[in-house]
Amino acid sequence: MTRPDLDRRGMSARLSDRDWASILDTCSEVVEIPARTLVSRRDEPLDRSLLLVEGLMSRHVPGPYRDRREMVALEVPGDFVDLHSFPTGRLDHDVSTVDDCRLAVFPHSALRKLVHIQPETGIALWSMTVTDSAIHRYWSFRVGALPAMGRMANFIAEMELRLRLAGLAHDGRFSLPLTQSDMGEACGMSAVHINRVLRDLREDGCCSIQSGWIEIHDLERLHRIGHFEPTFLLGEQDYIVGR
Amino acid sequence: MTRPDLDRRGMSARLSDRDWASILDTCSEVVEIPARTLVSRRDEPLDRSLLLVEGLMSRHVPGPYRDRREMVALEVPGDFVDLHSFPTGRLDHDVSTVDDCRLAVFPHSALRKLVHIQPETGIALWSMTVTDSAIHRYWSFRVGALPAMGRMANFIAEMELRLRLAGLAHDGRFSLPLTQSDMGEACGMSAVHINRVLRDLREDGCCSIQSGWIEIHDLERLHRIGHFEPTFLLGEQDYIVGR
DNA sequence: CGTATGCTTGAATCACGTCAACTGATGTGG
DNA sequence: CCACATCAGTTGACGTGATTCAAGCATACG
Repeated sequence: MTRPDLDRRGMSARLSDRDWASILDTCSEVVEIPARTLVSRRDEPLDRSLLLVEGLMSRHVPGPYRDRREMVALEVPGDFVDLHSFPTGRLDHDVSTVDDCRLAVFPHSALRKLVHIQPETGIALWSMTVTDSAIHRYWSFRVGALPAMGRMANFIAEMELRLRLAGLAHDGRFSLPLTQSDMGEACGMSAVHINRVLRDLREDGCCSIQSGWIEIHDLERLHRIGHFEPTFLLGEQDYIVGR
Repeated sequence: MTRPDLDRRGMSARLSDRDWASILDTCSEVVEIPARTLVSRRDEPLDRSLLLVEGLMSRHVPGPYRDRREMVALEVPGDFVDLHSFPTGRLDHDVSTVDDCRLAVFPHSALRKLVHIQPETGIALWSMTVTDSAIHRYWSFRVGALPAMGRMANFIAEMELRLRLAGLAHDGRFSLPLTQSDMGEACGMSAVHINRVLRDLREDGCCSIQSGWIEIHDLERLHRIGHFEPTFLLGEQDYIVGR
């Protein structure tokens, strides 16, 4: 396959020109996957990793009861979805699409070759999985230390930041095709309570959601309620203020 | 410094002889740090990573209120404490000792040299940060999807497993010098409630804690209450059943 | 000794979850 | 084309699990 012509956005935008070009050379194909499809199952051996080009994906662990699962990550365009399966060849959780997705496929064998030839590019890839880890820590913090309203605000603030960095949020408006149950799984609370908190945030003049679109009216207040500090994701130098 | 003579236990036991030897060659010193000491502050540039040889360490993000912080990880001997700061040169959270610790220091410059010479060793190091990430996901799951008793049981089960793999738990007995407030920060609940749940677990004949020592009386039941599945940490093949 | 720190327990409160009913939108098959 | 099912959202009533406040103890320490 000739090198695909993919935008370098969001997380991948941190890669240097050289790293990005070399990585793209290892891409075997670009695939499209419909919404709500299970893409990888945990404990299955994996021999490729995916870069999300378009759409939204979730990572989750099956919960204690048949219906209850916990979302542990949400991926936006520019993210490597399961690059962490490269060093170990397996995954400890499931991966699904949320809406229709376009994905670039990178065989582990090709990545391994690349890492041997250009160890510096390997470190760049490594650092993407490290950022993924920082996001996990922030999810722990959110669910463990914040009350319902703060959790919701913090979650929305994170999505706004990441989608903005991926060029997909403008003036505090962005698409987020999650159901309230999805958000419940992500924030560790019931769908019903999500609904109420969303109403409170709307009545507070903070932000509003309708049919998968979020509009933020007061970003500063949203950050305050959610104790959101954008630097968890970025070096200070990258911190982009405001909208 | 000549290569220090350190045990390869727990997480580091997964490294091959060759990787382990090469990594040890990059060790600049071994230091001792007293209990309850802040070792690294978040957002500070870091030029070295640490391997925990002896003792217990915690990683936490300062919480919304002066007193409330959230613990995002707990490190046991054999763990690399902040290897994830190598690719990026910074940390998004604080690192502290819990009790007296012995730590091996690895300058990033030396690690970088090693990764260039032996990319395969780099991938081995990478995979240790990936396992760290898997633990984060499990913490998210615990706090987000389990009720108080399940959280506590799950947490204790994880500690038992990791300490056992590090050779520090025998017959379900091990030292865990955490206060109930510490456990509260780790499990996202109040210290008072930790106390009550601990009593319930004891009365259930599950496990008991006194003065920093945990004794598990019924591991299977503990796993059931905590919905604990040891495979989150390990490949199937490594799964060590029972005590 | 006295003071600090961690553990323990009770009582009051409240933030959430659960259950249930109703709505509107979308889709499907007879 | 309509009857019916399904699924997301919304809201109310109710119960409960967890927090908070408070007090009492034990132990370690200067």
